[in-house]
Amino acid sequence: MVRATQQRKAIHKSLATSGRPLSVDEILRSARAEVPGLGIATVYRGLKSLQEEGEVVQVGLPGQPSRWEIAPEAHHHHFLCNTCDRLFEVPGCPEGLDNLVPRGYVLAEHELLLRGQCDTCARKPSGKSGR
Amino acid sequence: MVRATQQRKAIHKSLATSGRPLSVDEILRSARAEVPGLGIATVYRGLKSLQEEGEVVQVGLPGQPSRWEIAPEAHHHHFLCNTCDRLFEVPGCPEGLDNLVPRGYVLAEHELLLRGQCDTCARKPSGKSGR
DNA sequence: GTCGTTGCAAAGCGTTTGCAGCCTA
DNA sequence: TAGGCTGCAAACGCTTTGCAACGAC
Repeated sequence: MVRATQQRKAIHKSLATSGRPLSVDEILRSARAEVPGLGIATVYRGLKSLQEEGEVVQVGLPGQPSRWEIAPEAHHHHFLCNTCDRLFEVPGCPEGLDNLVPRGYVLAEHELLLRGQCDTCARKPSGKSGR
Repeated sequence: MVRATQQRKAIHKSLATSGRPLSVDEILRSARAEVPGLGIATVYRGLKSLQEEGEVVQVGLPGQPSRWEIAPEAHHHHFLCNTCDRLFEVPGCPEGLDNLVPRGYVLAEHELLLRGQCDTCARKPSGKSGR
């Protein structure tokens, strides 16, 4: 049986209150506010078990560490800010995906990542926005 | 000045003749047919310099090592087979991407990955297809 | 009290880098 | 011949795992 430990609660709460997907490092920093001695291995294990329970999902990014988010209600994609490196949820889905699939291939899932500048960074042309 | 060594030629040739993006490991195995003692560090360095010359591009995948392909002529995306783990080029692009971008955000690029079964694997319902 | 969970440290994996010798131009 | 390139091994960053102590039920 899965136990509701301080550590697991802190990890879940970090994601629930962030408003966007977080990296393991961000989760560690955030959760340490509630559980000071929290270790990074515990965060990895906690995320894995929360994922198995269907509470959170892993968001894989090409070329950089995964982010994690609370299990979403609806299908969506993500927008990665090239300036502040924060990831945001984007509702909706493009059209015409089926037309891209070559003959004989069977499409099961798709992943779309938009890149550019978030609203905060777009307003400050120079320099990095605060995380 | 960049030198046309046996190793670089072998790396480039591996990609040029493969017909699909390859992983570093696949390139190493393929290129060793021409340069037996080839080291993996040389493959990484060769790919990096070929990339700087505009000869090849890196294809980042979420949660697994990058693949590499000959610099493409046209914009395209990729299809990853969940069965044989091979990556294929897919011409074209979905529509309605602009509609997904939240207000205030500035879209610069996008990455789309289709997943499912390639034609070879779709024909063999069970077991793994040959690589 | 049991046994799932934790923190630490070590190991694992893909990738990068330092170095002395090699080989292309 | 000069200096970019190579192979080896060590180092790196992120992630996983082994282990003894801990703490939720």
